Amino acid sequence: MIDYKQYIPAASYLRDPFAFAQEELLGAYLCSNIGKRFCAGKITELEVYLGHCDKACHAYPDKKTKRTEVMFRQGGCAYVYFVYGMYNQFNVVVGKEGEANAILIRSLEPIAGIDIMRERRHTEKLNNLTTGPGKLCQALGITAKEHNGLELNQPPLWLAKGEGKNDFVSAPRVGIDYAEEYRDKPWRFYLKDSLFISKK
DNA sequence: CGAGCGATTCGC
DNA sequence: CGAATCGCTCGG
Repeated sequence: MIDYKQYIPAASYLRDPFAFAQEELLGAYLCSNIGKRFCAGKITELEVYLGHCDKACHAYPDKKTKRTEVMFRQGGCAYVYFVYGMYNQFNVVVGKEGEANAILIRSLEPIAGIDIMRERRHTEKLNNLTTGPGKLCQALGITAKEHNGLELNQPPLWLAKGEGKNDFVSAPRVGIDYAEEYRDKPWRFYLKDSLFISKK
């Protein structure tokens, strides 16, 4: 049985973003209890963004605006934003206060509350519920308006520890053609052999 | 089943 | 005015 109350400890969010993403966040559980309905998914795919140097990051070059403000907080809270007029994207803020780093969660394997996910997504197919950053927010009920800036160590939105380290693959990030020399950095990581990946 | 395209709102 | 996307349509 998975213990969804085994929160990822606060100190983990202050580790090197790549080590944290690869060793702890891949395979961890993203959980929501929104509208009195519990859902959880195993994190299978994510991307690292660094505010000080990375042209693909909203906060580059360490630019604090109303939108990017939560990325500058101490690691352990959610950065949720709205794109394309219709979709929300969920990120985990990492690093010390003042560092604007975020990890975009791109894909999950549905674990709990699967019928709720089906209802929210208006589809039956298991592999179309949470395989994409916009899809997983819809499936878990996450919105920028309600959940941006929340601490991830309590309901309604939290992260629970996975079972340990996993084999993963590195790849270029998706949808950031404008990011010049940072466009091709292999900062997307996904679980090797997982069927729940947004793009192979 | 893969490529192409339109949808639609907010931040800058 | 363009975006860290998605789902539908169309052609092969």
